Amino acid sequence: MNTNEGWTEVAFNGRDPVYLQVIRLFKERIATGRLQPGQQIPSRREAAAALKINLNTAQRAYKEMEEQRLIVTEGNSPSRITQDAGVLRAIRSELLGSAVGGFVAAIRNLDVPVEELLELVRREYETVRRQDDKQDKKPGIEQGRGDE
Amino acid sequence: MNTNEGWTEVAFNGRDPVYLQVIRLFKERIATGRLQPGQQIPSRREAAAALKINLNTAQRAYKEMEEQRLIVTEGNSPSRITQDAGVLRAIRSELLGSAVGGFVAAIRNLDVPVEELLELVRREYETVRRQDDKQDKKPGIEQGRGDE
DNA sequence: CAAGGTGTATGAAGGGCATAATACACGTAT
DNA sequence: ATACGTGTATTATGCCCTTCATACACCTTG
Repeated sequence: MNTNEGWTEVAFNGRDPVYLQVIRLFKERIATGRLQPGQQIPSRREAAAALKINLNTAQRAYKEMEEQRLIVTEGNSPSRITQDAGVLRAIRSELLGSAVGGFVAAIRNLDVPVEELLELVRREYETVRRQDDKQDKKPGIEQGRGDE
Repeated sequence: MNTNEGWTEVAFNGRDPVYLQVIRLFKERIATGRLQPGQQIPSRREAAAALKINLNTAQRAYKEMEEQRLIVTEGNSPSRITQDAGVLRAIRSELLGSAVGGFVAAIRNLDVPVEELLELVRREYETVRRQDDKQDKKPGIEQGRGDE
């Protein structure tokens, strides 16, 4: 019954398309080992319910994940995480690379001394990771979009 | 005639709303001193033409910049950069803070060792800034190329 | 005065995204 | 066989963003 591993308390930002955020969510789970190669993932309907999104949106995310070879589906049984080593290895570096690239692109025109920049990142990173540690304790059931 | 300081060859990403990217463009120009407090900025129509966007989109960006007190407009004369010290001071830290915050949020779930992370940022940052230097060499401004 | 440049406003059109509501074919467990 | 859960489509509605095309009031310049 409980294909739900930890899908509650997922927050979407109001700017990026939801289906892309779902894909990134899966990539993160895969990259960190929370989802293992060959492991079954929630059905489209389960995921839609758990993430509180529409079935069509979940389907769109899954469909694109299949095109990216992230997941595989045979027949009408639940989809599974790929076992393709190349794809798996690429995930983490892709997430990391696009994040770093986007960040640098965002501040490249600001003339920030590199050391100051790194210090800001370090401080924020450690702050956030401390918060994550606290969060891990409670079984929150909260969710919603971060619209402002 | 040449209210155009360097508005050509501005590239927009296909994800964020254009009017928001325009606002960020102005904020960067202000933060780095390329736009000075009190300085006149291009008219809506000029900006739209230079940035190759619609007048309405430019107007929307300008309108929101006025609500954010970034620019001021009196009567029907060209808008000018604010001289409000508080607003001016906030710009850089806002750009920097949101960039850092977004970046860390993007990689917070990846379990990346902080030193590795910082090294990636440093390398990418220096790479990109080297590219900027090359670009800065040519003072002549020819028409940029339309992307598509 | 007439012309041209301002800021400003409006309506129509289209694309992308998300949602809702069904619908169908396929398996499996009861 | 019935029921249920899969994956997969389809149609419609609505919102946001962008573009195109006008339009008006104001001021300055010729």
